[in-house]
Amino acid sequence: MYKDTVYSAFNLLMHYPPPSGAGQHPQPQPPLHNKASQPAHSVPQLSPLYEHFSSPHPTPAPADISQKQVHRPLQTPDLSGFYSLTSGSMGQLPHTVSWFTHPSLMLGSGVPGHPAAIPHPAIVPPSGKQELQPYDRSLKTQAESKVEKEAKKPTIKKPLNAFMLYMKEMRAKVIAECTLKESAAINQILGRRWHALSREEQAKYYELARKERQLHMQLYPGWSARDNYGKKKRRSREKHQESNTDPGSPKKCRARFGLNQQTDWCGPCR
DNA sequence: GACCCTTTGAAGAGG
DNA sequence: CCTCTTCAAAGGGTC
Repeated sequence: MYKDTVYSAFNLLMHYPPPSGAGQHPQPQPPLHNKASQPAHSVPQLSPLYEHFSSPHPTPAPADISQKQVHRPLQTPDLSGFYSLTSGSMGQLPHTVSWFTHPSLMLGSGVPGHPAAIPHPAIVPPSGKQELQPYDRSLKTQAESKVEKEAKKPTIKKPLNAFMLYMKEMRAKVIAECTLKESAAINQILGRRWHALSREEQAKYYELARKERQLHMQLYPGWSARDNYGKKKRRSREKHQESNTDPGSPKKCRARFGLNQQTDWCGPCR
C-alpha cells in the first residue's frame, strides 16, 4: 500500500510534461518550488510501471528491513539503483528503477502516514548516524529532551542538481582513470569535464535533476532547503574569503569578471 | 569526530 | 532584481 503510493508519485513524475524548451537548452529549469501552486496531496492512480523495475545493484531483501532499520545507521542517498548510472543509460527514463534503492522512493520515518516505513536514505539524523538505543530518559528534564529531540530530528537532504548527478555517475570512472581518491581533486576534474560536455549531454542531467526535484517536492511537500541551513558548523569564515590574487573557482572567476555563470567559460581558470 | 577542500546548481536571505 | 550564502556528494586531509 505504502509502496504503491510511492510508485504512484514516481509514475506521475515520469509522465510529467517537461517545461517548454526542456531538453533543448540545459539551462536551469524554472523554479519548481512554487508552494502556492502546489497540487493538493492527492494520491494518483496506481500504475503497474514499477513492477518492471529492477535494480542492477541488488539490495537486501525486504524481509530484513525492519531488523536493519533498528540497528543500521540510516544511509546517505545512493542513486545507483535509480539512475542506473552507466554510460548510455542517462537521459532515458530509469527503466531499472528500484523502489528499494531509489532515495526518493525509499521512504522512511520522515514521511507522514507511513509508520512502518522503510528507511529513506535521504532522511538522516543530523549526525549522520542512527540514534542508539535510548537510555534512562527519566533522568532528563522535559525541556532537555525536547531540545534534544529537536536537534536529532532527521534531516531530509536536498535533491541532487544536474552536476551532482553527473558527479555521482562519473566519479568512479575518474578515480579509475586518474587513480585519484581525493574528492577535491576529482571534483575539479569533473567540473572541467562538465563544461566540456555538449548541450545535449548536459541536458540529460538537467532533466534528471528536474525530475528528482519534482519527486522530492511530491514526497516532502513542506520541505524547504532552509530546513537544513545551519546544521553544519563552520570553523572559520576567513577561509571562504577569496584573496585578490587567487582567481578561485571558475564560478567565482566568472562572477568576478561579470561573465554568465551558465554559459561563459572562465578563461583564467581553465 | 567533525569540518575542510573542491566542483556546479538550486534555493533562500538580504540589500 | 541582484548578490551572497548554504547545501547537496565524496573521501582524503586537517584540526
